[in-house]
Amino acid sequence: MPRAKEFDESEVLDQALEVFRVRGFKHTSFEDLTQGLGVSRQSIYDTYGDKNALFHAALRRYLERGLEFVGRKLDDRSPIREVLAGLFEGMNSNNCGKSSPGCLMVNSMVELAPHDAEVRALAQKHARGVEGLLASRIGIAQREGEIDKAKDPVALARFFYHTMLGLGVASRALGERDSLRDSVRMALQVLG
Amino acid sequence: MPRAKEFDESEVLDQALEVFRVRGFKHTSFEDLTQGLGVSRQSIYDTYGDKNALFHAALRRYLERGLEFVGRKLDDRSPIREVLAGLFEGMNSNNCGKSSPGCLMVNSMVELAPHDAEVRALAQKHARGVEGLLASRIGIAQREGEIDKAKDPVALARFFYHTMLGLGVASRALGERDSLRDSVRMALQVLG
DNA sequence: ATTGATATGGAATAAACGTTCCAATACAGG
DNA sequence: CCTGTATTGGAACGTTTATTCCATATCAAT
Repeated sequence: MPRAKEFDESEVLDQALEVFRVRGFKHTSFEDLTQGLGVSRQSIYDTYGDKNALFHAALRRYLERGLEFVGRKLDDRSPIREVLAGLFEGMNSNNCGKSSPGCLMVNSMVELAPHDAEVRALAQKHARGVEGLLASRIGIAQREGEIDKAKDPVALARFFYHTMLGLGVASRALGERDSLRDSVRMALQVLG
Repeated sequence: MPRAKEFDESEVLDQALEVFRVRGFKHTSFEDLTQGLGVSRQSIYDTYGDKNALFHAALRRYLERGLEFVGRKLDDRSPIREVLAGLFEGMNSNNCGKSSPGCLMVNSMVELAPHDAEVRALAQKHARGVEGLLASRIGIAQREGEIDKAKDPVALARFFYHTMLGLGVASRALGERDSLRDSVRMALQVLG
């Protein structure tokens, strides 16, 4: 029988995700990884493949987690404005941690999408996924009379998604928590 | 007397700006520059300094141009909704050129702001500048009765700025012109 | 204890990178 | 024609990078 793995493969992937989120892909060297993960070079190669594969795995995980998070938040049947405010607030909290790393998906869309087809595909998936969840939750709110039925739920969802992208950029580069909150309040006014 | 410069220093800086916008800073090699600018390595060093200096010069220029562009668009005293729609439309056109490079400021905010103090400073300047122009134009529209005076022009301006950031990301990674237009239409509804 | 997988650290490799140095050429004025 | 600057191409340098190779040590089960 083989020796048991000494590090938690999933846990270390999370750490890698965090390193990439803070430093970006190109700006992260393998030494940054070995140091940040507390795992040797060779073990990283054996377990995840090369730097690209590790990054893609991290981004895929981030994507899944993100969609779960959005889905969970939107399952709440409180008033739609409160639900969306909670969703945005949760995202801002996540993006504005110590060193405000922003959103890995947003960062990757900007840094890598033009050069990396897989990242581009994941970005599409992210956009379609989040927009879809938002649109269907908005549809529910419309049926329950919370939002004017004349509004286009798909267009609303896209607008909110684009707003999220902007908040991701702002949290990484400007990092003013309060103004993000203000913007969320404003964005929610499009619900009428 | 010296030999006259054979390339237009300002024109070449614009070309460098474009290369950086499409490829990003780290992803742009010096060979990319010499090829993209049609100027030799040595001439680039003699004229602009090293890669960092060239990039910073390009970003500063982009910042100035951007503020001029916004100022010019906002000088128009047509109805505020038309003016803002025109501003956003102009930005989207610029961001969605062939190969949809997005916005150099947004790209730099994401890629470099955490690691480069000068980029961070320019980002702050950009945010303050655009937000300021928007807020003052919104104030005018309020005084002319186009917008409810109870609304906070500064918060509105920040919201529109954050929306612009989001459109920059979307244009670079998703590049669907139509949905960007939809989002702009939605965003303008916060004016009431 | 042997086996077989796990993990590590260090050396080695090969490529890419930013940068500098150098020799050669082009050219506008005195 | 000179002189001084502009410009170029290529070589060279030193660094960093991702990746692979290897020898070694660890450990769980048979």
